[in-house]
Amino acid sequence: MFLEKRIKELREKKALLQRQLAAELEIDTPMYSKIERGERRAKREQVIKLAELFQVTESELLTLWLAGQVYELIKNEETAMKALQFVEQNLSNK
Amino acid sequence: MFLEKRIKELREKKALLQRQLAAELEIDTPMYSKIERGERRAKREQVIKLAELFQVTESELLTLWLAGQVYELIKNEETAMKALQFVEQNLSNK
DNA sequence: ATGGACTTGTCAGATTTTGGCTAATTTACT
DNA sequence: AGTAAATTAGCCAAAATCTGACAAGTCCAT
Repeated sequence: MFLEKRIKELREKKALLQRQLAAELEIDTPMYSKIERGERRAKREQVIKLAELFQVTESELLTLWLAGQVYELIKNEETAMKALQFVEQNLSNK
Repeated sequence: MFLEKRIKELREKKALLQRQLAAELEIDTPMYSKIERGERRAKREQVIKLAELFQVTESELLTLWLAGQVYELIKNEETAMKALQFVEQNLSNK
């Protein structure tokens, strides 16, 4: 979704193979492929490792990773926007 | 969290017992108690039923219900706020 | 048609969620 | 204080979901 798009972009820009990244993450290539296509969710640890490998900030990738999960959760809900705003509101007063 | 607080408030305002609401939702009382304390998550269907029983809008309770889930997901993340804003952004252009 | 990169499908084991029961605790009343 | 109702705590097993891994598939370039 969000992370997927970004890591594919980064991988291509750096001309790396899925096989290579898979090795770094200590998973097999099919698994990496699935992560890149959003068929499987990356683990937090893996996202951090990817940020390191791609030399971008953890924050950037973790944001996209989290955003994807949030999106997944709310995407079919009428009240999605309201709920987001509610949480945001609630988060700032904390 | 959010829903829990609201349904407890509503239940007390209407002077209903957990036992009675549990019966309406066709679950046992301990289960209702857990939902009210956020120890168990209500199902979407149950939230809708509760809105009906309390005579408030579905939208209100579903928003709180969803917000609770989102909050649960992001609460320990540094990038929580950024992720929320990202999703929100992304949702409005859709 | 061969080889490398990537994708698809499947599967069992592990983990999490769920529903419901019993028992403990708290509350309200007399 | 006694007790009955209301609420909560703790367990457990069945169901559902997630995970990692493998085998086989497609696609493309040589």
